Amino acid sequence: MKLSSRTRYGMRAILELALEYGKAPLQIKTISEREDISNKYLEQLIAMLKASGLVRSIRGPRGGYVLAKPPAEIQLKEVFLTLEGPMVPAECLEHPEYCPRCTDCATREIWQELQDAIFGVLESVTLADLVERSLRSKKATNYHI
Amino acid sequence: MKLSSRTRYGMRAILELALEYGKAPLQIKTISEREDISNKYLEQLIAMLKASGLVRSIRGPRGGYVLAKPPAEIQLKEVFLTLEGPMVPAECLEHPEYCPRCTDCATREIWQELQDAIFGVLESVTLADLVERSLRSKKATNYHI
DNA sequence: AGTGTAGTCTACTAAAATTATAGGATATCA
DNA sequence: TGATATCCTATAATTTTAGTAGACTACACT
Repeated sequence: MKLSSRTRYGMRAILELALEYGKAPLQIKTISEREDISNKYLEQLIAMLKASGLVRSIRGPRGGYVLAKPPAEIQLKEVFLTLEGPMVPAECLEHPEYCPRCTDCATREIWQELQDAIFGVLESVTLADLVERSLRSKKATNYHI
Repeated sequence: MKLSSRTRYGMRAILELALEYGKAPLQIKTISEREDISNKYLEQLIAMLKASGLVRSIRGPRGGYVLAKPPAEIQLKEVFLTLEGPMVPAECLEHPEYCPRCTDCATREIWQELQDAIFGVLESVTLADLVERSLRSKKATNYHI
């Protein structure tokens, strides 16, 4: 149970966009340098974010990417599902007829609870919250030095 | 974010063992038939459970596997970590010196919260709980027909 | 003692997913 | 029209997953 680079990189990238919200578009090149992520790989990840409507693009010189909505209106859950893909649902969820494997149903209940717990966290935090945390930790480290 | 077959199969297998706790050893062949899992693949999964001390083996005829502890003393977290491997920790957790990427710290906080939420669920449920649920759903479906 | 049962151990393989790289096409601003 | 930056598609390298295969070991039962 580990996070893919896709998700880790993508989350950091969209947070960069959130940090610049309301300002000029941010370019892939800039993000990839700041976050130390391969330019071309990042391009694909941002394309996913664009396809899901979280991000808008501006082409041509001085172009780049901006958040499609205010950071406060973007739950991490949306970002996560876009990058990580849907949570696997269970197969035999329906059919009240005799089920040959009771263990299936019992474990599936657990996987469902796991998913609920994960979504609970990801729904409770927005990009605006992340921005706030990010600025706070920046300030903290700067004072520290 | 999906569960591996390893984890799904393994959890069902150890639940079969929990259902038989206190009785005769259960053989791989039996489990693989009941759960419809490849005999040889299951062998490896159970080897993992044995290596982590959750399961004991009895060799020879009439042999098989039994839980090493009562079901009530086995948290799903132990089973999960054995099969799914450790949760990825973060890289830069320590070093109070200047951190070039604030976004890293902010996202890492989230991944930590995610892990805590998942562990919260998996620590709160034991194999004994799963057994109980499993028996209840069996009874329910039987009455239904 | 010998036979069959069931776990043990190791190697290997096929398929899929992940993590990228590469390069040309397209739009837009100055 | 030229520079900039996104868009699109193909493909390659690596790792992980999900299995298969087979020889070996321990043990019970007769």
